[in-house]
Amino acid sequence: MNSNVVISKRQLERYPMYLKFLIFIKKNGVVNISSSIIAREMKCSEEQVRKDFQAISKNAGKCHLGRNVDEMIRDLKDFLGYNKTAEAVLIGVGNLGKALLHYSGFASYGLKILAAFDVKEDIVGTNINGTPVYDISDLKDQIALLNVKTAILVTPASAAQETVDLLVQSGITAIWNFVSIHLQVPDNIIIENVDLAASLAKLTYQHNKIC
Amino acid sequence: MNSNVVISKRQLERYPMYLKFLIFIKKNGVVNISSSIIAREMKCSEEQVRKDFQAISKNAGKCHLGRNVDEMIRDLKDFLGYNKTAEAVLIGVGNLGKALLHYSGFASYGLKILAAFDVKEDIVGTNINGTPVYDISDLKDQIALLNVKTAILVTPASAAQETVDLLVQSGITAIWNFVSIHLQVPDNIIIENVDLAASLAKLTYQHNKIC
DNA sequence: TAGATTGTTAATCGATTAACAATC
DNA sequence: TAGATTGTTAATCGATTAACAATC
Repeated sequence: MNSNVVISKRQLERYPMYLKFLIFIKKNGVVNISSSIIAREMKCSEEQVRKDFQAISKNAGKCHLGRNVDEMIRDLKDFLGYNKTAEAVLIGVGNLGKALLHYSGFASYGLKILAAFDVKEDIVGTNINGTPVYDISDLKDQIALLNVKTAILVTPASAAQETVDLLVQSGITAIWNFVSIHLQVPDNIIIENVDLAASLAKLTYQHNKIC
Repeated sequence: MNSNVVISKRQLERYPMYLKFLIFIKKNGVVNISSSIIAREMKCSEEQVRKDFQAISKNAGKCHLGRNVDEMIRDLKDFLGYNKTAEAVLIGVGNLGKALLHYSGFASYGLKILAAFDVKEDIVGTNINGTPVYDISDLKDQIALLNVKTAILVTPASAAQETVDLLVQSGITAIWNFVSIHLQVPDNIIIENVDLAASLAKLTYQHNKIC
């Protein structure tokens, strides 16, 4: 892995796609694979595939052979941090919050949700899929206690901004935001928005072009 | 709106962000706004803001004034199709599927889920937030009956590929995919992946850079 | 060997930003 | 008017693709 190479956001979006494809192809018994085949299957250029893997791979590809699928999977998982645990808290145990707490994929991404928070009395004190649910008033103390820096924001829109403010005060530095409103966040806080509206817009726009 | 302008995917991703920001700023009583202020708040360039709105706006901006917030919101909603209903079916009424059926945001995006499908006997025949749940064996007939072209895929990973095949056979031409595996789809089918792994990778990569 | 495949360097393409005239 | 803001045209930047030598 060449750690002084800069990885662009577009590249970052591609790595999980490569990983999915390689897991798929490995199931089919493929041991080595060339960039040209990956490119054809994933509808991109082979030069891009080669450059993307050069940036994160421990070994060079082999002429005539391509790369080893297992090594590629290992390098992708290492780069994406799936082999070390990232800890987070989750705020807002509504329908989506519950679904995320039950989502088994996070474990394979190395993401562990240590605690969840809500205001609803009937849910505080329960345990969802191994994660305890605390009252929002315990947020600051728990974040300090758990020494966690990442929060998953899944509150109702009406509570999102005040929750962000509270998270920032509590020492959270990275927010994975599932709430679909404009949020004001200090410059030193990383926020990544899961924007379903944007995803749907891309689907609809392309669909309307062909219909 | 200049309909022969090509809108790039990156632009499409920005429009919902503008909309959220404008809804936020409208709540604060702002009537007109300049591209420079939008750019500062949204951390992009003012030229980009102007070009993005030129591409979708019915009226030109006004010197000295900027643009009218209400008009921008209207034009964004028109462009994004929020004022006309897009119909879809949803496949897989697990935790995430249920959360999506309860998600109130879709209504504001003009998305209406007409029917849901699953294999689990205890859930087939029920009604979730107004949407009836049918057995997967009724999928083809219902899609024909409802004349729907878009499907939301939220099945377990193990059932995703066979479900895609079934959807394609049933005449679905657009798939909004929430399942995190590599799927094989004919070239004439539009598929848009909601890739939580990619989103999380972006958050983590940026966070690790500053920590 | 021949040919498939790599990695690197150069060229191209597309998107973003800069510059600036037009305008109210 | 002066100055703020627009829209357009040109320049820049970054990412992607093409070309090609190296290699097993």
